[in-house]
Amino acid sequence: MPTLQSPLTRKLLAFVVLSETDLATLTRFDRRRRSFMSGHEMIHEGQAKASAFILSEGWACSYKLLPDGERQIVDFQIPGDFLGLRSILFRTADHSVEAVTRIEATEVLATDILDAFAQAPRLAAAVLWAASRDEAMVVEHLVNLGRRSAEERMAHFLLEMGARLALVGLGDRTGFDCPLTQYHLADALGLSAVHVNRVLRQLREEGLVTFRNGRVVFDDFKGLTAVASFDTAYLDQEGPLLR
Amino acid sequence: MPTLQSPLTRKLLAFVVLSETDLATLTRFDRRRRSFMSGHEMIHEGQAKASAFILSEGWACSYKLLPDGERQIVDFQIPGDFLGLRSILFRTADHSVEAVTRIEATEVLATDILDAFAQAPRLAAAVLWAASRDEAMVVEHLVNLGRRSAEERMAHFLLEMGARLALVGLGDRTGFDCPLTQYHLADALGLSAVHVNRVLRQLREEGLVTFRNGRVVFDDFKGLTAVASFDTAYLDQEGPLLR
DNA sequence: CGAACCTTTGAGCGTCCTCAACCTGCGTGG
DNA sequence: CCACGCAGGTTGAGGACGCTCAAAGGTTCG
Repeated sequence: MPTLQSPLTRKLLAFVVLSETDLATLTRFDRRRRSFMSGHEMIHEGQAKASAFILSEGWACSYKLLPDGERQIVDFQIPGDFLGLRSILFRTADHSVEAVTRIEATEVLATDILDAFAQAPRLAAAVLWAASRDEAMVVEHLVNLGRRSAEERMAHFLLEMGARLALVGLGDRTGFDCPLTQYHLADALGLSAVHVNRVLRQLREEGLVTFRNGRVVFDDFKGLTAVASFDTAYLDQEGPLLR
Repeated sequence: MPTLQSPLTRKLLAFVVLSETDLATLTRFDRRRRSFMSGHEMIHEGQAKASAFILSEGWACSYKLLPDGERQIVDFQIPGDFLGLRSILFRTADHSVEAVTRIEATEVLATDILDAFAQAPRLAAAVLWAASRDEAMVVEHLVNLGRRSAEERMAHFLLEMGARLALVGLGDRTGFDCPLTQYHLADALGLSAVHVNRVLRQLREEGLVTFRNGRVVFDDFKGLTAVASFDTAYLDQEGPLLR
């Protein structure tokens, strides 16, 4: 085991076994440490040659704004996740990223990624895997928005965040700390903030889950899982596939 | 210019300039040609070590089924697109893929991709770009479902398909041939088939677009673009970025 | 200690759903 | 050659889920 692992390293190791060279290359990503205040817009849609980041502490969210001022949050990022990976591959960023809490992140340049690909192909595969996993989560959100009721959506969302946070040691079956407001939930789930409040009340009164004072408590984990028809398969977190 | 380019090659060249070696590696993907009947389920959710394909002719769709039997179509694939790229990186496929029309495709094994990465890093970057572009489209669908009305959704969807098809020479500003049924549209847009019908009628009566007899005709391209607030930036198809 | 932000609840309304019926075109088999 | 079945498209009526508007408490932070 090398020195203390970053959240990203820990996540990638869930997919591939990486060589010393791969790990060394990965460590080189970890220069340019920066921190941002809560609410800071780190990447904005349309921005040319934006940076990407690897989040090491705090929560962020990626979103798109519509002409009428509404916004749709695409996903939330937690430690170990990339921020704006797509924005460095594209000419211009196709989405915005904002810090939800105060965050710590390290900047990644396009050349870092591309050089790494040339030197460490297994790392390239791991990055492709990580990008695919992100996409799988977006797809699951899509299903959420397209075909589930408000209550199912909320249940599914809370369970997904719980599972993702558990993977990096920030939560378990009893619950997790959650810095989101009901407005965040509304923008992520395609609901109005008012309706989010009603749905949360309903789930609480049914004894399934309680979200209060920045903490989500799973009162009835199995019941909630059933309501949401939640299945973790799409998170693909069962141990290294490529050896 | 090498021999006749496959749709995939053409698409990747929109992002990177590829060397002769890269192109040769890419050509090696093109063995194992297969064809499938309309309606054939090529990949199904939960399947272990599924294949991926590169679509060379026809339309396919990727979707997820919910326990209650409803389905959400995530995206449609047209020539040049990957089918089930994520399913070979994951232990089990997280979604299903079905042929909408009769299709021609070439099978791609996980080892093909991984070997290619080791030999042609620029190709790896190109594949990552292609995967990112797919994700960008999924994200746009997400916004569609979360924050747009039925009419806007439909308008946006038809314009996106038009733009994608135009890129591979299968359509232009006047319209495109479209093998989808109103049920396909309903499952993709998170609407009921009945409401899809009403929305299409409305768009037709407003003189914006007509979908009839397997053909989409843009009666008022600019008007439709305005209704949908459609912007092609997320398709990132402006010419090679990496040289 | 005030102001901004967040949460909570009520009332009324609109989009989109469900159920139901009927029509069209097309391929199949008697 | 017509009868039939079936998939897809079209239209109407009624209802539910989630929205908007509005207003009042609570909480946090500068």
